[in-house]
Amino acid sequence: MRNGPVPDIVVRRLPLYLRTLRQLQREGHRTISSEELAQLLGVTAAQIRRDLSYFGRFGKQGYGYAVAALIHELEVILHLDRLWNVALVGYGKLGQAIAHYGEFEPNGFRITAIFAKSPEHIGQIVNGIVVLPETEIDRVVREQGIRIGIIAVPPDAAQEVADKLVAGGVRAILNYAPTVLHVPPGITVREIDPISALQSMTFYLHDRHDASGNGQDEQSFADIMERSPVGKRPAAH
Amino acid sequence: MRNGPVPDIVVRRLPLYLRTLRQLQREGHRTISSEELAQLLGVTAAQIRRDLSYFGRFGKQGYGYAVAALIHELEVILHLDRLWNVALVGYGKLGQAIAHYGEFEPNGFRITAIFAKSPEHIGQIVNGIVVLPETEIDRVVREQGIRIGIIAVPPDAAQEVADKLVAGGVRAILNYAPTVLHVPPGITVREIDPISALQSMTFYLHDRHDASGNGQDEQSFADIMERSPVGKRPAAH
DNA sequence: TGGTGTGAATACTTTCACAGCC
DNA sequence: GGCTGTGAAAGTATTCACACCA
Repeated sequence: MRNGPVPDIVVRRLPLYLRTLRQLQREGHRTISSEELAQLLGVTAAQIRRDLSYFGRFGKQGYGYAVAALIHELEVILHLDRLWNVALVGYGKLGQAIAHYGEFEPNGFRITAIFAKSPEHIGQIVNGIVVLPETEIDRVVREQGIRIGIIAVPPDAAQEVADKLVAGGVRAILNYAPTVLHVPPGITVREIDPISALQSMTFYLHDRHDASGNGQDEQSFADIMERSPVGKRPAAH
Repeated sequence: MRNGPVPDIVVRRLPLYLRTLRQLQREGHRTISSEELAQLLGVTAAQIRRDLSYFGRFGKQGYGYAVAALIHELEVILHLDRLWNVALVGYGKLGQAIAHYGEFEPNGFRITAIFAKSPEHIGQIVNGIVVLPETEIDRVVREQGIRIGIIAVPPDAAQEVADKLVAGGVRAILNYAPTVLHVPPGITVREIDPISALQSMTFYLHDRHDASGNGQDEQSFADIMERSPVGKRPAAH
């Protein structure tokens, strides 16, 4: 068991382990080896063992990990053994989609406050809560003790919103705005940025202005059949 | 200028540089130093210089980088000097939100094919295109020469969809489904996973079952400093 | 026997620091 | 003087490989 701070890159992998373990549990698995889990996740078994070793010794030699027990350990480590209230700021198209996204609630997160700037949105009732003006962020976040904020406003408003959330006590921000947020130390930010994701993938695509045609050639049958786990490092082109 | 393959982690940062440079250009900047750009991005100047050095020598000593020229270089590197057609699979709530997200088109991506499974969605006309059944993926993707796919289907259907996209010629997949996709070598996958992002941030939050109260900070300065290796964190302001 | 946990080795990434050029 | 591009150093992360244990 390692001491010292846990690398953030390890922390970011834990939810993926948890997700896969829950899936295994639903399928009736009682136990799993690091090798089997690694196959499912497309990573190495050593990485899984090393990652888990930062937090304890959860496995049994010659046996593997007890699925239910490991799920519970991960939930405790990630503080997912409770429901987290979340503030959503921005109620345009994107904010509305987030507000109605059904996966937050079953995964430990409940949006309990929504803020908008536009008068047409303020006062609307969504999932039983009233959309409030952004001027109320500080007060409401503080009163509800909210620690997590989601930003879904235009990029030029995002920093101001982040400042208000932090002022109200938020310490974790999920940022859908295409802007780099500057926050004080101790505040965690994660970006959701599909545009950047797409723009980084096109690096690996050949630049074909001829976008028509049958597209058959470039992918061999052998390539298709030889499926491998998702690599972080796509093959050179 | 480095030779050999460019690290994927470098490629993933280029869109952020591009985004910030475009912003600077809109604000009228003609030139920028690595130090100024680094401040805006919350990274080090050395990292920016190193990253760019994989592709060429774009700066001028004692001067910095010409904004317009560097934008153009990055667009060429990332193959963004063209419009990419994209196939969207899944037209539930999430797929609909993606289909109507206004940021793809101005950033080089146009959804030109949409596929759904449910009969209630098939045949709908969205942005002038007809929603087709998923059985048509291979044929349509091939005919249009589409190289990029977006997956927005339930997790248990995602792998099957990925296989069909790849069979049709897709080589880059933006995956919104909470599943690890297994794809052949040479295919790039990026995940959009807000749940995992949230679940990794709660690691850094104290576990307070008492979610009410005034939200005043109960975390010590020492705790904040100790827990601070939090991923990609822009500098304090 | 089968599979963990972990030192040691390797691989990768970032940062330092400065020669060299505008 | 100011700032890039880049060797070299430092810092991180991953993988190997095996002692050890159920």
